[in-house]
Amino acid sequence: MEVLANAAVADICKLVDDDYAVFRLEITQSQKENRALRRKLQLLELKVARERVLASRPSSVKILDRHRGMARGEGHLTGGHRSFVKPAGHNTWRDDQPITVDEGSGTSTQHVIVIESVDAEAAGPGVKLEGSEGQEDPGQSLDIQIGAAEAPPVAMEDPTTTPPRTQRSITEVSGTPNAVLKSETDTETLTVAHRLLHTGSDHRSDPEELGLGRLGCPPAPGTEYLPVFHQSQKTVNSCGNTDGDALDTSGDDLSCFYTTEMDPGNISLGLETQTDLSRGDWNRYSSSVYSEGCLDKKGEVIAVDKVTVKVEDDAPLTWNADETHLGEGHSQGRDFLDYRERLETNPNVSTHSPLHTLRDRDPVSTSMGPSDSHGRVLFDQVLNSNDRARAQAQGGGATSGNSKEKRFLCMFCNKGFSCLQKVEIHQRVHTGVKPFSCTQCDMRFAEAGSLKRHQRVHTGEKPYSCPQCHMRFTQAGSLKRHLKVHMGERLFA
DNA sequence: CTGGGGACGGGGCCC
DNA sequence: TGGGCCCCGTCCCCA
Repeated sequence: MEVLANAAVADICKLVDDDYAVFRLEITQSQKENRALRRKLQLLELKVARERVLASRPSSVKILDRHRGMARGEGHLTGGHRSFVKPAGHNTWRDDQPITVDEGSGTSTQHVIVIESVDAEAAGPGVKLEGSEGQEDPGQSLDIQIGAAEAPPVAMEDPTTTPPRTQRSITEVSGTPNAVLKSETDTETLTVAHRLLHTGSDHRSDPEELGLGRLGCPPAPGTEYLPVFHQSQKTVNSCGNTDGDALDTSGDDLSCFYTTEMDPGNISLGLETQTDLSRGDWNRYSSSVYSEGCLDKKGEVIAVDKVTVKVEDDAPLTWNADETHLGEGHSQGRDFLDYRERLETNPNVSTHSPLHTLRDRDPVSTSMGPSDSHGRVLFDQVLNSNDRARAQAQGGGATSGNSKEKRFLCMFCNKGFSCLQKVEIHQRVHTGVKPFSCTQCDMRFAEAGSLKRHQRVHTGEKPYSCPQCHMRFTQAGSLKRHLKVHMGERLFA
């Protein structure tokens, strides 16, 4: 018995030693690759710096704004890289190697790959996607940091205590054989063999013991926090939407089931749908999934289910590059760019109009009904909205008096909002969080209203009908646009 | 020219 | 009374 046990132990030790040797070898290779990548990055920086010196037009820099990629959903992984290295519009992260995430492994150790920003510009708009050590066993996590730390502190909870560098983390949950990181330049690929990292409780996986040197540094101090996500824990109600003007036209169950599934590929902020409140860090970075749309117009709660969503404090932002609903807003990059442009050119920019105080909402204008009989009303409403829009456009501007102080700032773009929820919703632009999913298709939306509007696609409801022709529309804006056809207005001269 | 989604501001309601 | 939440309207953009 003892002999057998000894033999078994010996076998196990041999296996472990063999694996360890393989680990060391592959890690050494990874280190070499990292060094090569770093050198290339430095070369590219020099090259870009020269080009930027030569380039006299500021617009060229703007086009290559680093935020472009981020807003497209890729930036949280690549936003810190110089987007200007690549031609604008080249989708670097999404189109290349995805980060595979095994969403089914809820308790597994999260191995972290931290790619450090290498220049100040790469610091990005305060994005700090912090990796974390494995919650169960810090020793199981492996952080790989690449690049020199030149980035200035990013705007976070306390910039003064933030380490002067930006880190983007790609969390790979176990169960995934490989995490492949495609570099921004499309010339290098950093491959991390996950099987090397997933060593269970074997403390040899400790970066220090693995001889990773500085590549195996643990996360820098102050890396525990996530981008804003300071929402309070909420519940979401999945409800049968009885909103008559939207959904009653179909016999199908078109309930607006606002699922809380935060697609891990979309944004695996450690978000997980759960009902177990017993986990210790439950509330620390809990995210909110709103019950928007779960009330009918009278505010009656129709909701039934309750689920909760949380953001684990140790979970870094991770995107599955293949996810379509992340960054599927093609204009996000541009929008973000526009935001940045506005903010940079006029930090006090505001779209508030002083005339807003004069344009008290017409009660009728909020009652657009599905009936054809409302066509004339709708027509008038649309025309009135034209006037209002004009008034707004004329009165809008940076000098408009804000009745509400915009004291809630987006941590990504510093855009100000009047209330917390506004900024939370806005930040979904940057985070890609789309809590509202359609039960009829795979579409996801960041706002409840968008989902509600979208569901008309499935219901076939077209509440807005043209009074001058047979055309019907699902959106008021479409009718408004269409009416210009009858009025002889041409979009294009 | 339409369909449809992203984003955002305003207003009503509730606490 | 003020703030938060929610809904709606609107503009803009892209396919």
